[in-house]
Amino acid sequence: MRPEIDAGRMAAWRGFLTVYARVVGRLERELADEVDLPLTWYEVLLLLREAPDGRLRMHELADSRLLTRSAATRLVDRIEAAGLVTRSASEADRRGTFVELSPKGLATLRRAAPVHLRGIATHFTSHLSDEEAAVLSTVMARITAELCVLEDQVV
Amino acid sequence: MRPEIDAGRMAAWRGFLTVYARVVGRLERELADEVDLPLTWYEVLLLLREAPDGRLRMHELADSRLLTRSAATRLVDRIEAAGLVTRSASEADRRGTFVELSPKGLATLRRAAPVHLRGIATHFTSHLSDEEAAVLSTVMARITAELCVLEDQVV
DNA sequence: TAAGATTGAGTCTTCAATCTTC
DNA sequence: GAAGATTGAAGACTCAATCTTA
Repeated sequence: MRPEIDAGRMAAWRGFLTVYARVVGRLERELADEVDLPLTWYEVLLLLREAPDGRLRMHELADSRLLTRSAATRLVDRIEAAGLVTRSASEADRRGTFVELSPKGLATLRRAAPVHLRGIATHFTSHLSDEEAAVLSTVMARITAELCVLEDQVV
Repeated sequence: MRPEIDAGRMAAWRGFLTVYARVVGRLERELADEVDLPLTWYEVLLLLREAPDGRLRMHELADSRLLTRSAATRLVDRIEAAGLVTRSASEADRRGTFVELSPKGLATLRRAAPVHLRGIATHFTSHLSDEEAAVLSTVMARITAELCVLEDQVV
């Protein structure tokens, strides 16, 4: 009944949590200070630029960011009010809404990307050897895959 | 000027973010469903049980959880209202407030711990080989240490 | 009836200002 | 004046209910 986790694995878990909190917190502050952009907004802009047609449905955005749909609605409300994205109705399915980068949104993303990438490099990736990076990718992919299997069973 | 991050390292970073979001989200739901306890509350109870005298000052709690002090105040408000912790004034420094586990809080922690540890084992540590766990601990410790050096310079 | 998206109410967080004690 | 803690106002998220279209 008592789940046993050895000290080495527990250290890995606690280190994982600490790094997430500290590194992401730092990246948020750098982006806010230097480009005045919340990290959540950056992630939305990036998803839109990487999308096949340069646009996404509201629920695709929600699923990608692991947000509820209402949270996605309100996040896009704010980003749209700032003029960085535009909504447009879907022709095919008139229940649907597309979100698209505006020119201003693209310009903002171009301004923010170097800052954020520099932060990721400085605070995370530059501390990894090639071998360590490979181990991390492998392990993270494995953990994600196992969780996906599990959730599909449940759902 | 353009920060270059090779594909392997970027995969490590993206995997890291994905795992955090999915695993922590899952652990939150399991704790809420099975013990009706928010993960934030669990972390506070655990910190208190691990504290030297079984109690912590408000600002120690805030610093440990990387929370602002006002967030800590309100979090403790809620946990205290539920009867899981108690506040008491400090004798030595009368500006200070101590937070301490109540018997009910300790009982709740004992009920929650197996559920949470089982979750960590199931969704994270069980997917690591001994070598992978060692690499993770090492890397996470190094990244945290570098960030601490950096922030001390700035502050 | 179900799916896509939004809205209202409630929760939790942060920022800035405040109050008390050092 | 500075540190410890709290409070008011506002931002951002979730749940449940609602509206529209399929």
